[in-house]
Amino acid sequence: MSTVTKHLQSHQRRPEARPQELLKAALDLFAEKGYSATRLEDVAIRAGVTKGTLYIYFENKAALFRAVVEDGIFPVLDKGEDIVANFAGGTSELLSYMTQTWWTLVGESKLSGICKIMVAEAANFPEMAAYFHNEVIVRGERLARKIIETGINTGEFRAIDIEVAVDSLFSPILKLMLWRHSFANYSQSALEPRAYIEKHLDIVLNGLMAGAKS
Amino acid sequence: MSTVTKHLQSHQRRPEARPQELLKAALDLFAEKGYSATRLEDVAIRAGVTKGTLYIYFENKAALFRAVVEDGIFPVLDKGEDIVANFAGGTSELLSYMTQTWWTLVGESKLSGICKIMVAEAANFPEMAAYFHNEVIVRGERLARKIIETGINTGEFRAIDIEVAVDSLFSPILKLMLWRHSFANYSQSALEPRAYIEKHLDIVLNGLMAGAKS
Amino acid sequence: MSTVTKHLQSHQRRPEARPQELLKAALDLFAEKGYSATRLEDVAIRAGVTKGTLYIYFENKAALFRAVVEDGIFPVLDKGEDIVANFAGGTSELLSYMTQTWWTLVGESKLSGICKIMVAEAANFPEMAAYFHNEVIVRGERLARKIIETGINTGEFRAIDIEVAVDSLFSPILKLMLWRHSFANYSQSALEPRAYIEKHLDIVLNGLMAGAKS
Amino acid sequence: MSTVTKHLQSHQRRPEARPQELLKAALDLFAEKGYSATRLEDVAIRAGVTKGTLYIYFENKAALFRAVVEDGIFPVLDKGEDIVANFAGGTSELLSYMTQTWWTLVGESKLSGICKIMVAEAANFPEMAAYFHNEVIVRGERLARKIIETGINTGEFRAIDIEVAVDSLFSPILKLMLWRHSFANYSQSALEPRAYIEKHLDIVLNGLMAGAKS
DNA sequence: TATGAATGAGTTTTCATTCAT
DNA sequence: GATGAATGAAAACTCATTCAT
Repeated sequence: MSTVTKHLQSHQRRPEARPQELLKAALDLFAEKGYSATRLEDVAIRAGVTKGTLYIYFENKAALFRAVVEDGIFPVLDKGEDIVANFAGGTSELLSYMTQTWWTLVGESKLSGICKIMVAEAANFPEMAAYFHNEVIVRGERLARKIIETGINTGEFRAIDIEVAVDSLFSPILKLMLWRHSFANYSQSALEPRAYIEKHLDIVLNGLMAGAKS
Repeated sequence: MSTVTKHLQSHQRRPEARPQELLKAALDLFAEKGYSATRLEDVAIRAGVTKGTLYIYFENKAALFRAVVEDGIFPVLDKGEDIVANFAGGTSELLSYMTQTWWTLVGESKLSGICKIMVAEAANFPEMAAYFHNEVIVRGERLARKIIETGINTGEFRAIDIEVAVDSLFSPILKLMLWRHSFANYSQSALEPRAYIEKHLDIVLNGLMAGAKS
Repeated sequence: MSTVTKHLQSHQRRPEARPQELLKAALDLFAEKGYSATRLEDVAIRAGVTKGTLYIYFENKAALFRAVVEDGIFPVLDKGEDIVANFAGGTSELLSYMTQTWWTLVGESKLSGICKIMVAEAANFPEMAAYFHNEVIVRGERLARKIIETGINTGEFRAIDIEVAVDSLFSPILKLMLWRHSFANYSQSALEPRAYIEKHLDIVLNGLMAGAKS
Repeated sequence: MSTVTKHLQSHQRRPEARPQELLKAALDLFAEKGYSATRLEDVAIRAGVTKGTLYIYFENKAALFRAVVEDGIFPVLDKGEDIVANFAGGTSELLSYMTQTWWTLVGESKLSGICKIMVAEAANFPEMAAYFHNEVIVRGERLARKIIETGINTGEFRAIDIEVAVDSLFSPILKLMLWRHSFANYSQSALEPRAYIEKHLDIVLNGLMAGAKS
């Protein structure tokens, strides 16, 4: 960039958008490199500002990290609750809908990156890990449990262990999410995620069905 | 000091023992804190030596990291190959045996920590990620595929997508491993791992069985 | 906007008032925290403006500092000269009047803070230190010397060393001033300053008196 | 310094002396420039090491500052107590001895610098200020009070206010100490400190004497 | 005039790495 | 082989200063 262009761009005002740009840049880098390996200067550069600007909006690196996680979590939580509350239909359909929606809202979105961050940094940020666990994981599990319980009560499913069933259903999607931010470049699946999920459900739902030999 | 005098000294350690202590200490910390957040001084302290000693055995931090991963991987890989080669029995039994063995050899062992490290640091160590992916993940998947293919060929299983079936079966165990090093303190399961795996297999194997309504 | 329209606006401030508010805020903070530890942002906030505004009135931080010192010094110097010029009465009375007035004008006022600043920052601002020394300290000492000389000439005082006598007389008041801005919270005197000064003079003037055994 | 010499000097071991060298360098700079304006790099350079070395011995800048003050205070406090405990003689002689000793132990020593630091930085380091006040100032005053009380009890002195008398006696020496680190270059006295103190005592002790007209 | 967003040079702090002993 | 004192480059963080509005 020439000195001239640079001069014309400095001291520009774009107040409202700034924090979001910074959070986006930070999320990208935290998800890719992890917390420690992410340099604030790189975050700033990616957001098109300088280091100092970061400190206008966030007290320090940890605060930026916290903001990234919270900013990513809340919208998803809100949407998530909405969906489950307003659903009508059979249990299998609901689970299919749930998993696909999860992929859309979480897997494909910011939250997959945040999920990887949290797995990687849980031990370094215990309070955040606890928060994330309680507000995201537990809440998500609660939703899934409820659906499966309904399925059992209606006789659609056998009397399986609900905790396990939740993981049987959702762990592969979790894996998909983590892989996106780790081994994605080395392992390309023949399937795109939505088809993968559909086929996975076909397997597990069959296993859950009543009449299956226990 | 001559080699002779030195030999006469008491309290001598076998030099080969040292790297193992260092590797163990390094694995613990890498798995807990991640690569960047792990300070070599802490590794040294945990191993009961000083920072300088680390550099006698490992060229630098990255080399230590590599050594930790390789040191953890190879024995497990070797055992894994052994098991599959020498197995006799039905497909379901084999899968049950495989998963339980995986938990014993990998989940409960060092390798669960290494697995978390690799997910967290894949982007920072591309060659290692590629290496880990090809040598561990792909090799493991190959084993699993073979078993499932056999099940399909013998008519024990339906004709499901093998790639997906592998993940349906193994992802919850992956989750268990990652959780041990992240959210373990916040989420205690009602089940201990081996029972969890058994119940999970009960669900998924049922889903894989021939005669299940597709 | 034309000058006319601007004039019609309400809530208008006299621009000359602004620097005084800024100087006051700056003095408070400089006296409390010292030069380096005082952030211009804090000065601005205390004055109810923003950082940018400071630069409308002062070229930079050092200029603000200089302005603070000069703004505090000159009025006091002027008054000081006045008093001495127009005084009539005995030497002891004059000294009593001088010290009490000093306390009122300097000790209780802004200038006590400036005095602490100058002691603290003299080495960092050599020209200002020299300036302060010559314009304030030396000028003050000159006044004091003159009074004491008079006392000696009239036979009221013994022939003591004038330089020392000045310090014997004024140092405790200097201490009082510095303490106000340093250890005041930890050391409360049983006496309020004016009584303290009176008692101090009682001691030292007695020591200066002719007829005292040398 | 040539690359060669530099190379020969690096990684040299001088363990025990190091912290004291650092403290000395730090005291010099803190006393001269104040806390904030002192750059750790300059401290390191003056001590002949690099920045990093400072952090081997002191956790951070504030810890170094604290260490400087404590390191300077304790020896003086110890000696001070000693002297007063073991003194025999008339009150005036004792005061003369005390003040001269104070100058030797404190005024000419590190503690004069520390005294200036504390006056300048009291507001920024409240706990240290409180500590310094209680351990140094109060303890010193207590000694002085005792001597003066004795003088009053023996009839050597008039019944003056003891608190004030302490300051009448010691403030000029305090001034001398502060001036050494602030205006010393601009104000050279005709007297060297010891003579100055002697003459000052001549004035004030006379004022304290019994028989002085109150 | 006044604002406040942004800068960037400067400081503190960290820590992998070196090397004389 | 082992130590630990020291380094120095790199990262976090601060804040005086600028400037478009």
